[in-house]
Amino acid sequence: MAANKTLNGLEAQSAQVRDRLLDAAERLFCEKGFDRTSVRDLTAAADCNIAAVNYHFGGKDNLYIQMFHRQMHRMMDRHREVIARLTNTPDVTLEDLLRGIVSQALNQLDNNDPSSAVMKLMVREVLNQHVGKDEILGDLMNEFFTLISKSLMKFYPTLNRRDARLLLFTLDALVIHPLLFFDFYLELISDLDIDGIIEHIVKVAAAGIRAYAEGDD
Amino acid sequence: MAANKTLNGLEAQSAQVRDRLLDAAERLFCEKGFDRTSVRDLTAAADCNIAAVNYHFGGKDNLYIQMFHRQMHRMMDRHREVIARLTNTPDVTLEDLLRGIVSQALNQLDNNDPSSAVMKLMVREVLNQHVGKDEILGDLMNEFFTLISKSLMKFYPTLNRRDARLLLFTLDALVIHPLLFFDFYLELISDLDIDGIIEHIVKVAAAGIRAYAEGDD
DNA sequence: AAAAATATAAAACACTTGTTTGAAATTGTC
DNA sequence: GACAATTTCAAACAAGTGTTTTATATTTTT
Repeated sequence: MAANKTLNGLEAQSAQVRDRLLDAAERLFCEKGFDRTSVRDLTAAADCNIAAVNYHFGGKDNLYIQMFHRQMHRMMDRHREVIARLTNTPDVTLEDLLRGIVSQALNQLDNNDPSSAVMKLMVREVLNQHVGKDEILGDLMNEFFTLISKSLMKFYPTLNRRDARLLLFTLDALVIHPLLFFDFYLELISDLDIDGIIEHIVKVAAAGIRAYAEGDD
Repeated sequence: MAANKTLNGLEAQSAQVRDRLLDAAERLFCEKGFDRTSVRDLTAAADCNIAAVNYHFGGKDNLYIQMFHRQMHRMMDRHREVIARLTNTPDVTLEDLLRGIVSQALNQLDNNDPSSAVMKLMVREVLNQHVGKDEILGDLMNEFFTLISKSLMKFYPTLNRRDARLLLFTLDALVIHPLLFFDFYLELISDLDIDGIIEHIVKVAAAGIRAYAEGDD
């Protein structure tokens, strides 16, 4: 912790163990889930003593939560940047905006990429409810939603709040679904690549949004 | 298990215990997940001995799978009926077809309804991969997909296979999302009812489908 | 009614779990 | 270099797990 202070040897050593445990946590929890990953598995993978999880994190649960927090902040930083860039670009189309958001969420949709695996696990965990969703998502989810909501309102100011929120959920659905079920996609559409999915989502989402925006006024 | 033969007293008694265990499984597994539900919890809820799970089902895993199979067949029967009815109705619109499918999947979207809870658990389980997805879904999933695919092709015969399948995944995404995250919907849109979601999905899905069908020819 | 088959019961089994303990080792400070 | 603080370590702990066992009860068949 000791935010931004120069670490001495002991603190650096501790930080290394913590990072190794967080990395092991990402790998093992994603692979086998929380309950089927033992503290012994984790400490063996991180090459440290069994007691290290409790010493450094205060328990298995907390290591789990910390792992999500680290990932959540990584993801939000990327998304904030993308949206800020796009909303400040002149003459950007609805498709451009959607493509930016969607591709940012899906371009690491590679099973080898831990980032996408952790995102998938995060969804699983919200569903499993072993950990309270607020404990995982915090306020970042709301921030994310209002961020996109505002940039959407710029295009169609006549859109009412209710419809805008429904469309946000729809966009979320379109993005999360391939994130979760990419294997099924590949099974049915063997020559499918990620860009193909992204363009499809952009197309459908844009059509859906316009169905509201142009049907109302 | 003695298919359609008249059961004697012993067999009927066994069937009762099995049903009680399956009911308890639906309730407890949905509530706490597989790993956090013990055989002792199950047998206590079903009011039978601990050994009953192993005696009647051969283990906890198999009880879990049997529970899914029961639910899967219930669901497929309903869906087959709805689709058959709609495809045989003359002058049915695309919206009518979509509404039928979507509302059939979502109309029991009530947390008290065990049917919707089991469906939700089924998705969770496919993600968690404790049990192989084929073990849960079997061939019913493919049957379901081709069923809808064909009825969709009737409307837009120019639609190529690839696009049709992408649109099927999209429809799946739009339906599953509220099934999984209904609580989030209510949190953001407090006056939301199920029919409102259904109509929204129909609107977006229809727009997405037409974006393909009418853009191609 | 006797024998065979089936179902229930309580206890024991073998094993894994997360966490704690107390000592040993390492590192920082004076 | 001595004392204090921090980290690592192996062992032990207490609780919970799914399953098996063995005996008892119940029902069906002969």
